[in-house]
Amino acid sequence: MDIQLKRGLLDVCVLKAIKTEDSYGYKIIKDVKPYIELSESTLYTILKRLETAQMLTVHTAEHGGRLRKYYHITEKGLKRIEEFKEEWKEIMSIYKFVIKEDEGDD
Amino acid sequence: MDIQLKRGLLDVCVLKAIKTEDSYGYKIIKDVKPYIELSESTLYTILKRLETAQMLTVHTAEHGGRLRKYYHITEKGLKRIEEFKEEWKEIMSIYKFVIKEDEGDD
DNA sequence: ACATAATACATCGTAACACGAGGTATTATG
DNA sequence: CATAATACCTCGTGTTACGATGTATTATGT
Repeated sequence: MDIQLKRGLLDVCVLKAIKTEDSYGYKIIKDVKPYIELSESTLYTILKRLETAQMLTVHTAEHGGRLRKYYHITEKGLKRIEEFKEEWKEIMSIYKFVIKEDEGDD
Repeated sequence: MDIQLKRGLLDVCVLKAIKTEDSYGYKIIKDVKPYIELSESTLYTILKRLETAQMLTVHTAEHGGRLRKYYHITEKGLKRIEEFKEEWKEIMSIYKFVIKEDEGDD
């Protein structure tokens, strides 16, 4: 898929992936992969960005003798998803503009 | 609106603006403004990019004693719009993933 | 025991991109 | 003669996605 179209979608996809249950890097990639391609380097960039924006918090926990970094969504993160739903209305109106056929020709 | 979400939409918006009828910079901005905010510097960047990608051609014409650069969509440009329609299906599936409520909790 | 793959994390450099700030020139309005 | 509108263009900057690369552990196969 076009790289540009993915932008803006990636952040909310990651937030969605940790919304119901805390998750960690490797699992997030697996969860969103069926919907959107996402490399590790991109994910960690996004996670860092979302942490800075206080949309998620990080806590380290042991799992099978190995340390994992779990990501937990915050109120701000949940709010971002809600905002996205609002923005979607604008996106849809843009989409309709683009696909609109001008009457009578073509 | 979120800058990231706009990306990928801008190019097709500009293509749509010249699809039915050749247009020029100033008019394109006015035409797409109701749907998506677009500054002059951004538009000219996009027009140059689309020209390089052979999605449009440029021809200069006089209008009221002043020269205007008219942009004309090519086959490739039309094809890009069609591709966008296909990509939209993926975008929709991502959207559904993001807004999907997980059953029973929260 | 050793190689390979999978899991799990992280950083660096690069290219693409949107956009504000700034510039030029003409026509119209007051 | 000043201001606004029309019409074009360029440069620099910050954000971003991602390939390449590196480290370390656990599991699997032979």
